[in-house]
Amino acid sequence: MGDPTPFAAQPRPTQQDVARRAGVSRALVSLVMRGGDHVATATRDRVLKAADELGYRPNALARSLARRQSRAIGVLINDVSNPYFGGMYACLAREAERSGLDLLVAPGLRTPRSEAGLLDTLLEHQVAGLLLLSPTIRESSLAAYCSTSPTVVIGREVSVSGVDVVTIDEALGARLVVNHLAALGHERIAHITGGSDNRPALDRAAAYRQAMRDLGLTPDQVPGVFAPEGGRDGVRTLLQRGELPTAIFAANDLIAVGAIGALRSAGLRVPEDLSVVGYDDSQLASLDLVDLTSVHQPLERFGQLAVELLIERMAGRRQGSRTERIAPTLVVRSTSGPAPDRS
Amino acid sequence: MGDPTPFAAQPRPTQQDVARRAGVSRALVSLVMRGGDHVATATRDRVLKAADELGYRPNALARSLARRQSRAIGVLINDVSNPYFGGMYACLAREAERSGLDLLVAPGLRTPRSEAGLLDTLLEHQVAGLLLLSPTIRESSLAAYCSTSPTVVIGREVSVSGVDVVTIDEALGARLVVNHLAALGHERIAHITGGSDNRPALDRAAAYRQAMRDLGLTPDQVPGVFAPEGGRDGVRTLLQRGELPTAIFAANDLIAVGAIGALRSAGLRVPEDLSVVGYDDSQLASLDLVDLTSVHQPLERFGQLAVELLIERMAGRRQGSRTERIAPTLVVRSTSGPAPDRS
DNA sequence: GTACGGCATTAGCGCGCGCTAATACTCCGC
DNA sequence: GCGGAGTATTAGCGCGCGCTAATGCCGTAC
Repeated sequence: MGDPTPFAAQPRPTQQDVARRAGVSRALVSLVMRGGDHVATATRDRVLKAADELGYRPNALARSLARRQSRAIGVLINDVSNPYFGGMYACLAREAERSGLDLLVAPGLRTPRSEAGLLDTLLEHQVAGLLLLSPTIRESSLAAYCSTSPTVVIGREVSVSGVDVVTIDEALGARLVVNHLAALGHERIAHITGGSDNRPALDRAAAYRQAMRDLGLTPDQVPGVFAPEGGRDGVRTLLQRGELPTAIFAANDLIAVGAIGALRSAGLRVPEDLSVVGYDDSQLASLDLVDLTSVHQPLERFGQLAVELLIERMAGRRQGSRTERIAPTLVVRSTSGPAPDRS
Repeated sequence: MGDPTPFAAQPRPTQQDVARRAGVSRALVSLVMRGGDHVATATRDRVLKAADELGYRPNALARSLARRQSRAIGVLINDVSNPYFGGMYACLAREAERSGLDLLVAPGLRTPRSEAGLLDTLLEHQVAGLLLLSPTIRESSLAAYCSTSPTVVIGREVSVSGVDVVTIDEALGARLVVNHLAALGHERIAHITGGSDNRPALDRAAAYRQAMRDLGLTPDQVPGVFAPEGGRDGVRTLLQRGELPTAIFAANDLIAVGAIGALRSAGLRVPEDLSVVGYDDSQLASLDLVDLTSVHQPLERFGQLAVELLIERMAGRRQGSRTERIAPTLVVRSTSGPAPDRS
């Protein structure tokens, strides 16, 4: 953790250098760079030419310092190695680019400890706002950080004043799945969860239980984690229990795929013997080889809304908190079918 | 593209504020923050306490400006939505964290146009170094950027003086695949490429052809793209051609999975009728459901080496260029088997 | 009592840039 | 030839911080 090698700085040309070369004052160069008017065209061209010849590049640090504002927004990604966040991030990036914002990413590595440290880093870089993807940090700590900077939380329900939330409508998602399966005649629908240590998984499980009860069905929950192993182990648990459900609702696609693999190994056919439904509608689900029925989350919409809300808040156009729940849709593919007739 | 709303800056406490509260001069606060010695313990504690009470957070911008160096390094990701880069990035992040470096990510969106713009952004943020993941930018432009800043290119062979390269040993990778298949009795081994517009795909294809020729086999190349559709279309092409190969070497896992899907749809069994081998050994390949034979790239090693080289160069400890080719390994799973006997 | 050495603290410049208030330089009309 | 309106340009402060040279303070030795 000690100080790393003091890296020699490359001397880059400054406005002063450009000014000297163009034979004008530095402030004029600044004016030209900012695109200010009231500058003679000839002079402007001379300045731009000099800048180009010198390979001048404005110093974003100094600019932010002087303007006391930055066009960079910090993005905290809970788990970079999770493809889901990759897709999410891509959408954010697209939106940010359109709004002329720079993104500064703090790469989470599933170590909750470091999340606070990463936020510190981002804030030290004077980001104008924060975008948190499924943060696992405690609400109380969150509140402390968010008082400093406009914040939008994505994928997790929090109720911290001054923080906006964009998330999926979990209740609807679960209902879509359960109703779809029920309509196919399924009554014993098990849910393999994404763990008990993160909100999204807990929310999803709660939504599942509610949806089941609404249909007069008995919830049947098996603990898991957001990974193929979770699905595999979940199925093993179910198999050991003896009495199998006729359908499995997995907390995400990875779990679903893991579950299908385990079912096939056990000699069970999907969907003839058992239906499986995933969640996220990731790239994985749409592969011909997998062709998984899944809940689709409109990520583009996520990105749009999140950036929009953040900009609004950064502009100080709003005070309270807003929570946007985006409606997911169900994509029916080949892993869900009629309930087998084993009554 | 116009100027976005001028975001009101949050007034954050400065060293000056801390100094006032602690009843000392600002410079002393600076000294304490830097961890300098020759400060009375009592005074130091008073300063730290004041900083804590005020919620003071050092301004990384001002620090970088004053020290004329930054501990941030810029990472250019060619295509954020590609899971491969997500994994790669995770490894880089881990390494960077250990070295006390901040990562600033420019999210590429497959639009080659923007790559230069992204590099500009990074450089304007005064990054101390650049890490480029499979950049598609021209070598000449690359040279211009890299003269400004220490640079390490990952996943693409470039010969620009002053730029280090960390990449996979494509020749070895292709040989592993071809030899493996040949040892299983395959002679007609087709290669579905990753396109003709990017180096890695071209390199991989060239390595394939060489490996085939070395064994006295005839290369058989089908154009594709780095996506499941590439595999699907590649297989269709092969099917239309009439004479099928007995094995397919896909340029990456996504292609392989797409190919397998298409083969199954055509009523062909893998690996009984046709073997399929992928490349990358992504999470996808190791799924029970897929269980794809693939070429494993030790990403951790990539990350380590890249960061290591970059640090060396940033410290000015080296001048020339170095190219490190990392040896991949073959992970044999269930999609490759003995060649069918249809002579 | 004076000189001296070491420790603790401070004054102040500079990093690259934004921006305001002030100045110099036109071009008119009378 | 002179005032004035407008345009083009400049001097200079401040952003938050790192860092060096300078200063103040204290105890000790002679």
